[in-house]
Amino acid sequence: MVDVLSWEHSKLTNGTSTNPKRSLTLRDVSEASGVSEMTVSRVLRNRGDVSQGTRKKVLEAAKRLGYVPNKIAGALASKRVNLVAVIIPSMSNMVFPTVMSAISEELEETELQPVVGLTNYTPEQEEKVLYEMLSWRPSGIILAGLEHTDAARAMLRNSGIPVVEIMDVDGEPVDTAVGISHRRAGRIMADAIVKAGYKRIGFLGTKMPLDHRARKRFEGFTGGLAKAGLEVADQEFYSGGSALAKGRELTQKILERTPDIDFLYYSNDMIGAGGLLHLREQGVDIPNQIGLAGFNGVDLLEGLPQRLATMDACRRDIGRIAAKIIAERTAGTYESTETKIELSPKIEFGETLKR
Amino acid sequence: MVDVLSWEHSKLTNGTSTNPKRSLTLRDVSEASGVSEMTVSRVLRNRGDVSQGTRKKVLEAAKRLGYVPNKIAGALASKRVNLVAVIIPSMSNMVFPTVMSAISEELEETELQPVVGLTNYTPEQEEKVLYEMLSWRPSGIILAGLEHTDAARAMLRNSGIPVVEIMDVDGEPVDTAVGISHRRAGRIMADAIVKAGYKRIGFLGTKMPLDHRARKRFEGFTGGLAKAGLEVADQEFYSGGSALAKGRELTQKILERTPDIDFLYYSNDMIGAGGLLHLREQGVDIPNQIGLAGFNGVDLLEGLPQRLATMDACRRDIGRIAAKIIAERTAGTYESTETKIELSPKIEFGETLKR
DNA sequence: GGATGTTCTGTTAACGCTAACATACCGTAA
DNA sequence: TTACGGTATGTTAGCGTTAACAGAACATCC
Repeated sequence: MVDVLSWEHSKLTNGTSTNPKRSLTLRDVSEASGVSEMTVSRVLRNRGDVSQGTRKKVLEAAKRLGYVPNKIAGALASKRVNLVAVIIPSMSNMVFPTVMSAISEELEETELQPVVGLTNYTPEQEEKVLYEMLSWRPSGIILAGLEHTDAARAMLRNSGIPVVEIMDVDGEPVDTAVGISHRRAGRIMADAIVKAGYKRIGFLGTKMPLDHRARKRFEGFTGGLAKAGLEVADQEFYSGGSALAKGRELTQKILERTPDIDFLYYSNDMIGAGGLLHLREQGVDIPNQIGLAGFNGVDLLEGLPQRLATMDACRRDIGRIAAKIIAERTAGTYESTETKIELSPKIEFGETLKR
Repeated sequence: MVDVLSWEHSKLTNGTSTNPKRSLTLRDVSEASGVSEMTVSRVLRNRGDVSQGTRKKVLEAAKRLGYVPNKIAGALASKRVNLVAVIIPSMSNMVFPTVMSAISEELEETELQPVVGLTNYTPEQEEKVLYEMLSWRPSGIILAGLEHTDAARAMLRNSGIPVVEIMDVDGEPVDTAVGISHRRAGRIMADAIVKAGYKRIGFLGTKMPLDHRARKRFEGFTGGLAKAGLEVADQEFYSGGSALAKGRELTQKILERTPDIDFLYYSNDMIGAGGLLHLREQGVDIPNQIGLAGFNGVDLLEGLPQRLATMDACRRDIGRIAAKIIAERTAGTYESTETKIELSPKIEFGETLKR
């Protein structure tokens, strides 16, 4: 029984009774099992030769005491840290959690463990988080985007560990980049829209000067239209709130202002889905009267009344490959000298973009 | 210029030229600035008195060299680790990323930093991840749910650090719990449905024997119905895939089998939204012919054609409060002796549940 | 003038573990 | 018998930092 009030000061005993304050060390296990600390360490890490008998004794003692190794000390002594820093802008739309999941899964088969840091899309925060993470001396770094402050780039270069920049390949990576070309993605979508015969094209996106990937997509998009002698007829931006609701709102607004629009390109699937729902309620004939397309390939789209045209950003592949590169370089089994791995986002026409 | 091929072996110089292999230590900065390591340490941590002149010299040298402190060594020496372990089942629906965001934000004002581990809803994986995390000697632990293996509970108790179990309060916390009562949530929803006059009630959920919160909601729900002499008319379960699409599928299936159903309770908003879209397409009059309700209060619902009835799970509040408890207990400013903090999920009738 | 701070800097000894080397013990070969 | 190789254990010396204490230099007060 534990006296609840004194919880802060008195730990529970763990099998045998132990000193309340101090946490267990190798020494405790070594004393309990009658062998040296080194032997205990060897047993617990499965390293070197230890006889069956000793191994059993040690494991038993460790378990009985409830010993948990101290990786801080271990890492300091061995100069090996099985952590991979993952630095991403946010968790608030599914894109980064998806990438994270893929990284987690890929690393699961290794000793490595991901640790996340969030930047909120600001370079300053990114620099700060990076510094923080590097101070834990991780085995590798995965971070979103190719745009960083000079200081951040310097830190990355000096870190001496594998660095993988993900999501984007339009630029110069510090070390290795894995992603898609957002410029190309924008261009491909523009081409498809032009080819389908749409002429009055609107763009709806987020008000994020620092979302470089969205910006590059937009640049590629306008570039693609320009090749066909077209330009964006109108545009609207939003920030914050429920993306689905914002999609409705923006769509209504842009069509009120520019009623002859015949295509809407959304910077993400969520607002695209909002627009889709809104237009269908208005009785608009999609894709004949107005065509629609989003970006990302979120699996939410599968359940929509009409499948929104989109472009898969290869998020899972990106996560998987990035993690794999870190894992292999850490293990010393990495072969390639490629510094840019460009995946090809494939356009999905769905049912909202004429072919 | 860097020779790309020899990248692995030759690090960039950092301002002055440095030894390629070894990473910088306090000693390097101390030598570069002509003071002792201790003084450098003091400057870099803003601790103790250091004269203006020395401070400037040191900061300059540190910056010039590109020194990044080694927290591994720092943590070992000071026995303080500014990490908070957060252990959650998954990142693949928005609920846990949301909680994570809230935790991150709350901790941003402190020295503490969250580190995530994923359990995939299995107790074994949870135990493993917990062990892994504890070996970094974090300042606190936040983990989802009250159900853990015996070993995990023992580790938590023995850890000697603040432990906050989140999301659920139906059970006995190891230390402190912050969440809602899912049993109560299920009951409240049942009451509202009964009160609205629905009689033939179906349940649609996930096939997850280990999602204890979903199970408790279901128990509370059937209990609530029982009080009114009702029971669940039919049920369907799914696993994997796009929740929105699954919601459609399940809804269709259950109605084919049990056509006289007049209410559908979904275990989450996503499948609820799928059901909603499906039924509207079928021309079903919601909420008169069939009523609907989900669970979670995701902000996606705002953009739906009809606002789905739901119950807010207080995810952001839970994250915020949990983080705050850890932060205050770490700082020693925590007062309360409460071991269960129960938040009240509020029912939102939306437009799919008669009042 | 000596005692008593105050402000600044340095020295020493951990922190808990692991790499590297040293040693002990066994069996087997020459 | 000595030598040798393998297996099983122990010993020593860090890893890079910080806590705790110890000075040094200078001003302040009676």
